[in-house]
Amino acid sequence: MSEKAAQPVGDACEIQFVDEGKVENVRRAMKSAEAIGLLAETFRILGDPTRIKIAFALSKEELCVCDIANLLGVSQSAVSHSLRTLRQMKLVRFRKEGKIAYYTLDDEHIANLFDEGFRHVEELL
Amino acid sequence: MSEKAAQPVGDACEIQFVDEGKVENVRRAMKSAEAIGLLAETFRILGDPTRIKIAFALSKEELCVCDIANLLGVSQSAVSHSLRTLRQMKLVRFRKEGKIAYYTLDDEHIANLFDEGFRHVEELL
DNA sequence: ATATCGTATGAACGTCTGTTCATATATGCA
DNA sequence: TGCATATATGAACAGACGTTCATACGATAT
Repeated sequence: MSEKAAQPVGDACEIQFVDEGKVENVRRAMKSAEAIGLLAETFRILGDPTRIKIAFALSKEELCVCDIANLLGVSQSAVSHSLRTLRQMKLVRFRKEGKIAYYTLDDEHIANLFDEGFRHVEELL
Repeated sequence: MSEKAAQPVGDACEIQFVDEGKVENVRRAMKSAEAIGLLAETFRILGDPTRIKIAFALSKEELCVCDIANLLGVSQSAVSHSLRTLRQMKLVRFRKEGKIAYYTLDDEHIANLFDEGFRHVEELL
C-alpha cells in the first residue's frame, strides 16, 4: 500500500500554495498581530448600534451622559456601560463638571472612519 | 402634598436636556437609521480577528480560499464561513476559475478604513 | 444631615456568534 | 466511472455580549 496516510488528513492544501508569490506579498504587507488585534477590537466596539450612535453623536458635539440617553432613547445605564467600553478602547474621553460628565471623541481618526464607512454604506442603500 | 410623583420614576433627565442646543445640532447631523445600522453591521463584521485578517489580506492581493486558510493558519471551513459573512455585507467579491474561487475586496473604501483604523491603533501601541 | 440628581457598576439573564465536525457539491483527472 | 481536490454549508456547542435591574457613589442644594 502507498504512504499517503503519512500526510495528516486535515483541511485542503496542507502545505502547497496555489499562488506562492501573492501569499508572500501579503506576508510582507501584513501588520503586527497586536495592531490587527487592536483594529479588530476597535471595529468590534463600533459594531454595536448603541455604541456607534453614541460615538457618532460625540463626533459632532460634546455631550453629557444624560443628553445622550435622551437623544438616543436608551437607558442611562446602557449609555454608561457603552461609554465605558468606548473609553477602554480610547475612543472617547470625558471631563467632569460638578456631577455632570461631558464626553467627546478622543481621536480624530474615528470621525474619519465614520466618513469613510458611510461612503461604503451609501452604496448599499 | 406636592405633585412631583406625577413624573415617572424612570432614568435621569426624563424630559429636559442639559444642552438643548447641542442636542439639536446632533439631531440635524444624524444619519438615517438604515445608514447607521449598516455601518454598525459593517464594523461588526470587520470586528472579528479572522475576518479582519482575511479582509486585510484581500486588500493586498486576490487570493483563493485555500491560500487564505494556509496563510492565516485557519481551517478551510472557518475561512469559507467568514468569506460568506464578508460577502453578505458586500465587503468581498469572488470569481471562480475551475474549482478555485478567487476573492478580492469589493470596495475601495474598505482599504481606506483599514488605513484610517491603523492610524488610530498605532497611537495605542 | 438628608434628599436629590447625574453617573457608574456588578450581577444575572437571554441571545447571538464563531468555530468545529460532518457532509454536500462540483470541477478536474485518470 | 471513480477518486481526489477546492469550496460551501448545516447543525451544534461553548463562550461572549448587551441589556436590565438594583444599587452605589459623589456632588449639590435645602
